[in-house]
Amino acid sequence: MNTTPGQSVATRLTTQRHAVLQVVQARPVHLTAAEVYDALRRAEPPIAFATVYNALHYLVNAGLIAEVRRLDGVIAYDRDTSPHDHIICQQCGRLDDAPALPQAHLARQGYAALAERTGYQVLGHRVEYRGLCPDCAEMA
Amino acid sequence: MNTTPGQSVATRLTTQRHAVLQVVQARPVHLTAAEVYDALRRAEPPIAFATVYNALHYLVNAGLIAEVRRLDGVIAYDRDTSPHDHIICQQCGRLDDAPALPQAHLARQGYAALAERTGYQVLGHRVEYRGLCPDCAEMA
DNA sequence: CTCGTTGCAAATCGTTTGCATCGTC
DNA sequence: GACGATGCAAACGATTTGCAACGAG
Repeated sequence: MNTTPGQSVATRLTTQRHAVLQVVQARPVHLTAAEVYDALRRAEPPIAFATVYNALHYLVNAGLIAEVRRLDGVIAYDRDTSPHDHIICQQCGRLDDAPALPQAHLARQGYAALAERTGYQVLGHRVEYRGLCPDCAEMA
Repeated sequence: MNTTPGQSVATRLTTQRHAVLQVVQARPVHLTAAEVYDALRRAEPPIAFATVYNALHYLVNAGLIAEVRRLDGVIAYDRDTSPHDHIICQQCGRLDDAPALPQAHLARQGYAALAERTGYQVLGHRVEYRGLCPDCAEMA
């Protein structure tokens, strides 16, 4: 993450941003900005709320983490930046990564047809599975 | 939408709810709660903000309209309640229905495998295409 | 010295909630 | 009369923004 010469804007992977990155990467779960802040407020030095948001935006932009929106609308952050699907519990909102299925890959074959019918330039797609997580399925 | 006998809670398709439903159904675009409110505030009688939310929740619950979350996190309402995909412009946030593609249907074939690997009870899935709408693609 | 980053607080905006009033059964 | 629906305003919560102080190149 060095400064790119000849580029007008220089952004850096600062101490705080690195700390945020580490928190997101350290856990298999998808953390929200508030959770990242909670994890770092007691750190030394403590991090500011706005800096967490700043850092998260920076990291997303740098391609080091990815955003996922939970069912309740809150943004969570994913350490896995490779294209993959998610599965969400309709009951409790739990969000997990979904292992890549060969079938989902086929949606890509429809890009051309979709572009022709909608006029959009199709660049990607996401698959989001809905269901009941193990805990909620057991209660039902 | 008659009152179901023997049911503890009775909910009704009132005048206001019907008005909200008509607004959502009248337009091909996906309206937000604020846009529905704007369309009905000048109506006779004018509708209250909270009533719009109340009505939208009721209609979603009744299966008469569907929710879609835009990229900016705002909830929009879709008159098409049949399972279908969406395509979103990464530039301007425009959200359109995506005509059903035969390929996307195949994701359903992965439910069993996904359930086995995640422990989830898989009930459904959504495909969301990303790209550039005609207007934004032209500018790029 | 320059410019991006940090930290703090206040503002923003979509959505939810409390409560009194109203209408329908 | 009971209970859900409405209307109004205040509350809420996640995210954004303004601005002064700071720090690296």
